[in-house]
Amino acid sequence: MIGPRHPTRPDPPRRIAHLDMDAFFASVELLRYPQLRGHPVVVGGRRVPAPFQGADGQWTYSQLGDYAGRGVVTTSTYEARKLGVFSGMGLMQSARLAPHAVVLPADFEAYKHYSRLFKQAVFEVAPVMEDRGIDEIYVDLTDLDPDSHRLASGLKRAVFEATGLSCSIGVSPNKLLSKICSDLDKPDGLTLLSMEDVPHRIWPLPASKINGIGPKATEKLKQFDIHTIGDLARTPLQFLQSHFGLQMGGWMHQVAQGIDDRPVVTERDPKSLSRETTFESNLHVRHDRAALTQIVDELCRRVADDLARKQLRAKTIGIKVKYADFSQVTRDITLASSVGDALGIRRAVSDCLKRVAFHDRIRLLGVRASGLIQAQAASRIERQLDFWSIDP
DNA sequence: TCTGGGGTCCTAGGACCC
DNA sequence: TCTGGGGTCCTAGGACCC
Repeated sequence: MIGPRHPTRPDPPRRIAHLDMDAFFASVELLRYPQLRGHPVVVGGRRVPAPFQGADGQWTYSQLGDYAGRGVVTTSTYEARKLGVFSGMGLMQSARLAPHAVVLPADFEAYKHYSRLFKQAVFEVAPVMEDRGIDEIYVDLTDLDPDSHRLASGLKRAVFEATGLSCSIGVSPNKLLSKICSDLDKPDGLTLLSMEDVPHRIWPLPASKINGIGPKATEKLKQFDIHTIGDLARTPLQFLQSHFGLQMGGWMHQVAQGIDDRPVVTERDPKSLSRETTFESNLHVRHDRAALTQIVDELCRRVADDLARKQLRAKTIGIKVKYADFSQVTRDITLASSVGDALGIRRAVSDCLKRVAFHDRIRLLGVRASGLIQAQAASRIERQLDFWSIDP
């Protein structure tokens, strides 16, 4: 929406919803294994065996306490969270906290399926929708039913009917506040918030609740005795800008007042696409040469497949290397003409690899494609260059 | 045997062109 | 010959998010 809709009257406040699926991956698994409802369950780990049903009809599940290997918790049920197990936590660490929790392998195809279902259900009611990943969206409700509570309840019902899953919704005048308030009443929450509510409902919350203030910024703010969003709101702009930079400081000052003008973006071109893998155990560049070569080839193939599926080509190819000590480097190269096939990607990757110093064992390798263009546009450009005999 | 995999955006320096 | 500035592209790293 550009400009006021009426030449003499200002726009009414927007009504933006943030919808977040509750413990999404774990909840999808519970649809499949309803007998696990009420038990602590975590999803994650690459080599977790799937549950199996014996001849007597009894199910056997992997227990977290039996897990050995690398990997993190992708999602945990609310029962597992009560035991201190949260997403991002190492599986070995969570096994100590909740040895009897059930651990299930992640099944991304199933999650993508349910993701499509819930987005479709919302889209049919509220089509101005922004994708924010597999389990959350923003929706602009401004032009719909003026009763926000009725509208949001309807969205929750539509999502449940389409998927059997619950979600939490926050509705406010902007994305920033809606994101914060969808989290205030989880799970199965519905929270409405106006600008007048900001001082008593938002300011008492920790600054880290703001989307964009992560661990580093939170730590730095604490050093200045800034803990809550209210503390941030009371901090002078100049102070924030002198310590966090013009851009970041200015942004912090704005969002602490609950101000956010970002529109709901319904379409976006992908910027990059990548595949990476963490090895079961760290590999040595010389001793494990054969294995590494195979892994690099495979990553290039997967990136090429992804590009082909999306009908894209890439001008820039890059690699990521993570060492045993978790430090990492990236190298990339921009090519004279775009690539899409595994061999072309592989050649660029070799160029990049030559520029990396392998002083330590490595734990991860990644291949990335960026500078993405439509495959059709790419071939058109290359035909033109060819016509003018320009060497790309 | 802590610490996955897929992304976006920002910053900063250097090359290069006008 | 010296002194500039601005703009864009490329590369590397880092913070952050889901």
